[in-house]
Amino acid sequence: MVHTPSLQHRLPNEGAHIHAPWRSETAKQAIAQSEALCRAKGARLTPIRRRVLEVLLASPKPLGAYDLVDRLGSQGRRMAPITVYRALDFLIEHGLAHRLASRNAYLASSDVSTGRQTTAFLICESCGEATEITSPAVADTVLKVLKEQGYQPRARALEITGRCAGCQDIH
Amino acid sequence: MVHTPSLQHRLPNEGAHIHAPWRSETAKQAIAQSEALCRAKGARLTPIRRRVLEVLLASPKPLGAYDLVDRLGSQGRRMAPITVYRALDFLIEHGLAHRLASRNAYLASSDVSTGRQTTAFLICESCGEATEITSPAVADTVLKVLKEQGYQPRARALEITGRCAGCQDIH
DNA sequence: CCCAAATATGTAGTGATATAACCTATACGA
DNA sequence: TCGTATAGGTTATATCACTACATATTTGGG
Ligand SMILES: [Zn+2]
Ligand SMILES: [Zn+2]
Ligand SMILES: [Zn+2]
Ligand SMILES: [Zn+2]
Repeated sequence: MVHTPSLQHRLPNEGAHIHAPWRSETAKQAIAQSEALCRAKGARLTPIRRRVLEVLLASPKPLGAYDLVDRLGSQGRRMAPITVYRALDFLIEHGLAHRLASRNAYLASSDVSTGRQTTAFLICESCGEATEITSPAVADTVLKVLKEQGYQPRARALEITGRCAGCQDIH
Repeated sequence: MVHTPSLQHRLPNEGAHIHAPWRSETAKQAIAQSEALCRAKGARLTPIRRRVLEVLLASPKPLGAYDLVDRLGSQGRRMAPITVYRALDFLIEHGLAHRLASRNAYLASSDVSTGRQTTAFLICESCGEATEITSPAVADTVLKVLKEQGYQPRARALEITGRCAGCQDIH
């Protein structure tokens, strides 16, 4: 059992190395879209919720709830975990963010407009980067399998693990 | 936020209702297979590990680590969580059990012989029952998507959520 | 505008899940 | 049998998520 990967969550940014650059314009656009969507639905994107979303959007990797707590404190004031969880609850409910169960981590939706359809996440088990994709092939296959087994499908996120291009050979 | 499903783990057997019966012969067979497989690999299926596997096999639903702790105590003696986690670690590493990240729960492999290939679990979000399937269609699709995105595939378990046949309409 | 209801946040404590660190016991091979 | 590797015991702790209740803010009706 020399190299058994641990069962539990690994913080996404311990010894982090990033392969993809990050653009802030994308984040601004996403915020604007999110605001529009919330207005349309009568949902309240309050300052706290908005800030949580901004921090998620500003991160190239999924963040743990307590990572968010750390990043959201202002002038020595630490935000209570429950506050972050409540904001995440809201964001997830409205399709603005997702939870990665396999990592106990959260990330912003890459495309708000798709709403709560079946999406998939490719998660690099080396660097923790997550790519959200909406693949009809995956959705169809999953739907077929569910139907075959008599399961009624519920729109959910699929987590697929692999090793991203940047992490190949190198590690 | 009236009916937001909680983010955290729900014990798999709280208010449990079971739709499928359970047969103990299958469990005995699985134990025999597991023993054979461990002998062949030089892995040691010790009494503790074997008991954990037996308890998993005896459960129609995935069990939390602390459920296992509760079920494994004998004559007032409570097994330490770490002991259970170590046993689970072993079982998972050798393909005898799986972890369902979306539920923080563990279950025995339905077919030991398939080893650590890409399998999928259909998880009922109502009753918690999990069905392990090995669908070439799913495996192929996942592989293709990974390749498209430059990901190197790593054999892992896919967790697909839905509502099982028994739970339809009823709830 | 004022008030009542609904919604959102603050605060404190706790529950639930998983592991670290260190030590002892047992199994295995030479 | 002896040395090493592996497994398990014990204690404490890290990590993740939520309950319960009080307070503040928003919102819509009168
Ligand atoms: Zn990577
Ligand atoms: Zn890398
Ligand atoms: Zn069900
Ligand atoms: Zn049911």
